[in-house]
Amino acid sequence: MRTGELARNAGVNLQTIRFYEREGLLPRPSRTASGYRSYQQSDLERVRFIRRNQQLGFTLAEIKQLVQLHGVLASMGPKRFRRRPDELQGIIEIGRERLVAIKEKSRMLNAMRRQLEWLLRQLESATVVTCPTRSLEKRSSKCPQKSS
Amino acid sequence: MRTGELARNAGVNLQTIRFYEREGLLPRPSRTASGYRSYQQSDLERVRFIRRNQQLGFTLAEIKQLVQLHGVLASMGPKRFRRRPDELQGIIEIGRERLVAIKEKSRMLNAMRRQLEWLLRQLESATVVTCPTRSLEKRSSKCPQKSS
DNA sequence: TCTTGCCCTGTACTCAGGTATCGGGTTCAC
DNA sequence: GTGAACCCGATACCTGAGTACAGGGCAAGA
Repeated sequence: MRTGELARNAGVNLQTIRFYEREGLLPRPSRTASGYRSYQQSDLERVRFIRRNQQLGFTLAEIKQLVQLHGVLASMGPKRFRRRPDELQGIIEIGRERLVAIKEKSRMLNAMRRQLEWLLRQLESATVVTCPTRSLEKRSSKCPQKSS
Repeated sequence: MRTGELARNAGVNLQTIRFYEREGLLPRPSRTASGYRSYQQSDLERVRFIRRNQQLGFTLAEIKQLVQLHGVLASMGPKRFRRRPDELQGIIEIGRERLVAIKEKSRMLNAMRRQLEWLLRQLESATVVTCPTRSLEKRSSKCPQKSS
């Protein structure tokens, strides 16, 4: 897959792909003889991963760490590449902190959802109450239009 | 409460408060005789609301709509301020869309949490496997330090 | 072979969301 | 009645995250 195709598949701008590469969020891909970037399926997944994380309010710097976290496991692979245990501990620590952040976001999101649901119920019932036609069935949230 | 105090309580920069006012995210507050802004508790809550939403990846434009959504209900208050039902319908529509967005974020967040938890389990067990000391109890995720 | 549509690097620009600074007025504890 | 700590509006600046453009190279069908 070349840059344009990757960008299209991931729903981002072509420049964004190159930007992510410069920023170290995407690995430098292999190149064709003429210098064109050549991407794998895993790169597409990574771009999508990045975007999902952004939508949840993580910065690119945080996402980069997360991506590295995933990379560590891959690099240990079946060969059990040996790392200094304290280095690994640091990496694990980052992961744990990120997990805490995720749980916190989850909590906030749930609170917001409940609040918004309550608000919508209020507004929907208000629509019924203030509806210009006198009397409507109780559970109808739809108000007949005045004209047209 | 004056600007500086509000900013401190909300954990944001003083300029940010003024910026939010300019952007219509905070209402223009009442002023003291000498022109100082005077804020209520509800303003503090609103600033916190804004920040929480930002941390979840909503833009200020989106948050502004949400804030207006809340404002509508308050403006109808106990007096049942009459609004054109189609206007209200539009507002409700925005709320519903936001709710869908929240649910989607929730879904993504849960998926990410599961993935990260799995990853951490892998790394923790890897720590044990590659630990320099030969034999450790199976479920220990703590690796004795080399020195110091 | 030429034209159309890709791709390359490098540099410059944009936009959201703040932050800082300037020159001045206010408050209040001492 | 003065100095420290605060506030005002206006304006300029900064950072993160892209996005566009210029000037040129490759690929492939007509």
